[in-house]
Amino acid sequence: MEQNVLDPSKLPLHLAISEKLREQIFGGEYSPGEQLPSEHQLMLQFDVSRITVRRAIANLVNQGLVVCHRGKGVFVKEQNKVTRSLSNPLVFFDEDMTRQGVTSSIKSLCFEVTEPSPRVRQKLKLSSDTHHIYCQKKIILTDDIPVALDITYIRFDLGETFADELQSSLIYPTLDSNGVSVERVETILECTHATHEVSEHLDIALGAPLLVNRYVAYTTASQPIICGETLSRADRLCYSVVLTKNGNGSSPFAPKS
Amino acid sequence: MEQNVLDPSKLPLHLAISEKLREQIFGGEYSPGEQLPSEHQLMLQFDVSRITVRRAIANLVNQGLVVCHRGKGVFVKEQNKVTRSLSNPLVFFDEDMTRQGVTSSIKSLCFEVTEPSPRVRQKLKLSSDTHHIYCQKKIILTDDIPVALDITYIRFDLGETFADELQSSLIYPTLDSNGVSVERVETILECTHATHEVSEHLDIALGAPLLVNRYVAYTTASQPIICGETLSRADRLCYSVVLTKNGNGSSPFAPKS
DNA sequence: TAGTGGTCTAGACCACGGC
DNA sequence: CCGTGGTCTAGACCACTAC
Repeated sequence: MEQNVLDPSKLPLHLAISEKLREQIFGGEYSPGEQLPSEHQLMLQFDVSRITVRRAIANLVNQGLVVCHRGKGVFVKEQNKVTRSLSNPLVFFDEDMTRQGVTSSIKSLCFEVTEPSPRVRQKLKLSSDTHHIYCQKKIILTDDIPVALDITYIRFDLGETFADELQSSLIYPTLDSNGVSVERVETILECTHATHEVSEHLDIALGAPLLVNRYVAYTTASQPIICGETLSRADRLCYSVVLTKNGNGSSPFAPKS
Repeated sequence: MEQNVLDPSKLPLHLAISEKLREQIFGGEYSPGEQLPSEHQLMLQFDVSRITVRRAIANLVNQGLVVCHRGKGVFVKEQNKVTRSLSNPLVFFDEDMTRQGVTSSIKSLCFEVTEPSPRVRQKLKLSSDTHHIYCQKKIILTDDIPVALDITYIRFDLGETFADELQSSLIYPTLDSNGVSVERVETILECTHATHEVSEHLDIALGAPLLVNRYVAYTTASQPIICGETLSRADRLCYSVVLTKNGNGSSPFAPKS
């Protein structure tokens, strides 16, 4: 009977409640880091069942506005995204981060030789008799919070040559300081959802949005040397690019004939 | 008592069920467009309550794997993303799309003069006595499905000069064909969630992921002329970029001193 | 021990789609 | 009309956190 108090329109109760809470969050009534009323309090406040309250909270979680901590409560999420420049790729990831006031580190998950999948084979232009490739999986952390899961495939000869270094540091800097010059990077940015497995690696909810960066890096000779993808927590990272007229090899701003 | 059939580990029932269904989807047991068993059938199949089944389906929805249609059923989502090149900005959006075999169209929501917000004022380097700016909101559709919501702010003098043309066509082409040359675009790509309002515009679920492209375009004189943001359905669009060494004005691959 | 959120149940009513 | 998913209820038990 209190529905009209929330919203006179035909919105479902759970939506009316989550929209109301959303307004309060944006209105500053609940600040980042602050705790929302408990489910029990919200039940009384809005005169609805617990399930409906939980549904409303789920709406807020889906919108990335709050996080739940079992045994503690629901808290307004702090928004502190870090920007990674695509124009300055991983070579200077560290500098990118320190400039933004956060510490960054790497947690290596594996570094091993595997059989390339057809997709990797195609991207790296591997001949059909190439059966070995290096694969490195790692977690990237900023301020000790996991932000990204990276899987990189490295041509066997390069991986073999610099194996020791590659295991303990970032790939681009290692190659760069060893005279392997990356001249071109093709990148596709898209957005997916965290699977259960990824959600555990990155400490996020199942289905939470991920920014995916799929890349192939080429040397001067247009020879692909590494490819891979970085799955980043969408709530912690964004990408920046600066494009200039006629500045790129792909002739930006120019119509393809 | 049937939990062990699903997963012997300690996964919650709803997760075990959604993971099981997920495997079946990826395994091809349910193809894109195909209908999943109804809630009632799943209740019997897994011997759980309807709420638990619904929770499992919600997990799949959150992972972008299925869509629900009231009165019809749950269907495996078709994956058909369209790629938009950042190197070939909106000028050639049409060509980008037709090359990928989809039709594109625009639905204009509004084109009006407003007072610039502090943020817009700063981005466009407007003096404090500038009180008018053009604002255009539009929906971008491919194959008659809404994919993006765009809000663009245009400097008053340009909006005034080309008002008629701007209302009926894309901004970049209009300016370009009138001799206003965009020399540089600064772009930030991030991911957010659909609010209730946006979710209705783009026909997606509340909280569904959005790719956000925030841009500022400059003329030769480093004068910002337009800025804005495009909110794209993450399930329908991705961005591509090609970066070349020393190819960009922002000196990519070069350490900042 | 008390309070929090996480899981799960059985059952009701409604709204939409298709027959 | 029936079957579908959408909303909502009351109530139970569990696991975690803090005191």
